[in-house]
Amino acid sequence: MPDGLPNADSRTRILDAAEAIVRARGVSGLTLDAAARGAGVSKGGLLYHFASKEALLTGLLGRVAEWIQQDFEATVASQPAGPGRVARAMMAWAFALTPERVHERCDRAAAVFLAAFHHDPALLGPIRAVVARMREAVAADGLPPGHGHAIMAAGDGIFMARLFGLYVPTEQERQAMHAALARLLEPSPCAC
Amino acid sequence: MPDGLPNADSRTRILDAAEAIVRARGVSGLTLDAAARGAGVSKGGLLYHFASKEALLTGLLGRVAEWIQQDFEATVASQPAGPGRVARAMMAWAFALTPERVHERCDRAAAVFLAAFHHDPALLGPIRAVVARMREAVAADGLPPGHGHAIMAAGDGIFMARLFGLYVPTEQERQAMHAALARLLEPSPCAC
DNA sequence: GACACTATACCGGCCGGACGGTCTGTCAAC
DNA sequence: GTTGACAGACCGTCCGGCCGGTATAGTGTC
Repeated sequence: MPDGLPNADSRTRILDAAEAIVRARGVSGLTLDAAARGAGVSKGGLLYHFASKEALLTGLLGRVAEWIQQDFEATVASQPAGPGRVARAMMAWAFALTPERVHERCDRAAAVFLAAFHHDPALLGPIRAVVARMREAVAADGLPPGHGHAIMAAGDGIFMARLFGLYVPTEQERQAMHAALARLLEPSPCAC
Repeated sequence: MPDGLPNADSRTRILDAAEAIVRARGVSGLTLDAAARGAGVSKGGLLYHFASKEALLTGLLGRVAEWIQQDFEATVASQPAGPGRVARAMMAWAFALTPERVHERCDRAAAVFLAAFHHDPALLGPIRAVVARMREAVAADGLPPGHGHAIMAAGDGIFMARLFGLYVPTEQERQAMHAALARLLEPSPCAC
């Protein structure tokens, strides 16, 4: 998303610019002026498309929520059918082969997330809806109750660690975590 | 922590007031004036103790980090010794019997966390140090590699869900997640 | 014990800058 | 000539931080 092509429609360019700012300079760096400049538009122009900062953030978050939803559904579809499909998709999501892709997704969502939350926690509504759907999907997954949610929580934890830069697991650690969580996909241990 | 007794020392009272504000009105509600008023001190008085807003946030976060560290160590100490002790402590931390206690801890940490991060992500240093220590402890826990980290990540995920109000698991769901994660504490499934 | 001096802890007015949002103006296209 | 899509000057507010003051307690010292 190298700030939208000059001839892309302004609305998209503004959203792109705002997103880039939030990712680069953090929540507090997002001002209307900065977003307008980044989009090659005047402040008046920005306010023509987004009547307030809140509207801008709503737009930003809506886009991200939709994109997360689609990305998630695609990941689920890419998994072989059967019990644990959704849970496996979540693990694939969190432990995809290339960390870059994971990070790209993470960082994009994270920045917008924080910006919206800071302005007004209620703005996270669309995200909450997506999460609720994911939770429903993973609960009706054919796995013993709790297993899917535990896997999802672990994925969320990894996301949060990156969100706040708390730690960066090594590739070995990632694989080990992946293997550990994979145990939750297997049938219950037999009682030998 | 009902805003510090009037005769507590000012520094503590200011920190208490700031923390209360952040929890009640969110990150953006924390201004020097508000914190000063809440502590029954003038703005000048606040700035005497904390030379800048950043200093105030540093103080806030340092206190929380120390408290988390101690709380965590106490939880570990309360677990019977043996392999998986730290991991069990983390589960106890996330699934303690009374949700209220968990929430109290969560919310206090969360609010300060977000406030500091918003001002400057670098301020999370002390928290990162605590997390790093926790990760080391859980890695050297006698569990297969990855298992402890997976449990920790799940705990983090639950924390984040509450932090952003993404979802509130029912008590049943909590117990089911707990049971699922407990499987990671058992020895590997035998190959019958 | 009286006086000068200093340090500590705090007060509160003020300033400067930033930022969200308004408003009027412009200009091409239809 | 009317509308859509901007431009950009401008305003009011808010907030962080500075600064000049002040009351109290302590310290030396004659």
